[in-house]
Amino acid sequence: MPDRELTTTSHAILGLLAIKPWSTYELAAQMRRNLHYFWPRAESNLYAEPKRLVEDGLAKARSEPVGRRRRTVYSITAKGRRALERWLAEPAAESRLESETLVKAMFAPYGTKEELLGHVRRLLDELQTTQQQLRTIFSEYLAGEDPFPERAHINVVCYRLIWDYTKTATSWAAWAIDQVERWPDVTAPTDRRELMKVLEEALAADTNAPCEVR
Amino acid sequence: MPDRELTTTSHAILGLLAIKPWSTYELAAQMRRNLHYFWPRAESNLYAEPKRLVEDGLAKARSEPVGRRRRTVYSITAKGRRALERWLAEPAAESRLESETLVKAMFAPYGTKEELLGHVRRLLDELQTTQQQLRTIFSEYLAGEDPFPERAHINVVCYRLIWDYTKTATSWAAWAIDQVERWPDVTAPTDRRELMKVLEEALAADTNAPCEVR
DNA sequence: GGACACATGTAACGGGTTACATGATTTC
DNA sequence: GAAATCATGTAACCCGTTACATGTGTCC
Repeated sequence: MPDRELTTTSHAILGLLAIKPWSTYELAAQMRRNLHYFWPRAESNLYAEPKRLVEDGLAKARSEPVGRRRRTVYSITAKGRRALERWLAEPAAESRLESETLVKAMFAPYGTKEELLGHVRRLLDELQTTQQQLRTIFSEYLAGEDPFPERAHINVVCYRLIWDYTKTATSWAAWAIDQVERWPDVTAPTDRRELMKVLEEALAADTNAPCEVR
Repeated sequence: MPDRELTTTSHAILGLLAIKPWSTYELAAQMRRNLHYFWPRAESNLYAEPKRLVEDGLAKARSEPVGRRRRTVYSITAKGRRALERWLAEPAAESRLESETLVKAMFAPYGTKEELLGHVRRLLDELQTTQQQLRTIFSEYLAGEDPFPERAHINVVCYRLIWDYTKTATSWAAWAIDQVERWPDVTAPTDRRELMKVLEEALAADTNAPCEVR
């Protein structure tokens, strides 16, 4: 048991195992369903991580035959539950947003206007796909078909941030496309006064009141 | 010149070098000012990356003495500019949100209600700090003191997404705290009907109209 | 019986992280 | 002249990535 420092991903999986035992594939599917929206990781990672948990005595693996292959079902140990509880008591790392689209936007003057529009349009697409997935999940909840109703309160709170973020980003993308389309080209500064109005409006609307959703 | 695959971070730095030459420290400061909001990286990284760019012939380094130490000033090469332009033409990777706070929230039933509230409150703090930083930067723009006025149109568009996101997340955090405070404890499902109303409202407000800012 | 999605991994590399170190400059 | 902060890095580890490989049910 090397007892190395566990990562957030380790604890995320530990948390899922605390709910019930899962096979790796089920774990992957479950992460796609919710964790992926705020803790995105490549699926191959999910095959490595539980092994480390077993090494540390935080989970145990049971190997079941499926045809000529085997599959591994993991479950949490008492030590694992304690580790999870300790981790929950520690402060969380800062949240972060990573957007290569914005990085490319930042340097758009070295490319073309069409490229910039393409990047933002693709982001808009992505976001609409996410919205569609969320709508599907929400409908399940509304139909009372969610698999863990005793966790609904938590899940709804978490999903709401993702939903709000996605909507905000969608609105931004639509607005940004509209703006960029009006520029003669990417290097030209548009009317400075217009630009400043955007910042002024942001600052002006800067009460802590929630953004009104109609 | 090993000509390895460049990362987003490489290109981000290449982009900054396309604007003007910088010392590593200036690069770090500049990244803190904008890129950091949508491409957060540890600063130590910024000392390694330009060296790789030089190895690949995409940048060149000039070493200047400062007292008994030296500092390195980097500038872009013609090859570097071409690499940047090629990269701008490629589609961007998907954007991602990483929030350990939400991961901890997800497994809050294995901890205490106070812990959960603590996590969300800390997130709220973080977000308010970010808002304050952005307000400072916006004021600079409004006072006409931004260092690259020819880039204002790009910067304003990028900043707006960060601002909107920060505001949305702030509202969410305030709302979440309010919700959680009303729960008797983290394991208890509150009134299911109340929860479903949250989802219904989300779906109901789901036109593609932009979120109104008062 | 071929295609296709579902299911279950392994291998290898490298970017990013944290931790550490130390010189210059300003403040008091 | 001590402390704090600004400036400039180095070292080492390892998580996460991409790419690859192969088995299993099922649909037509």
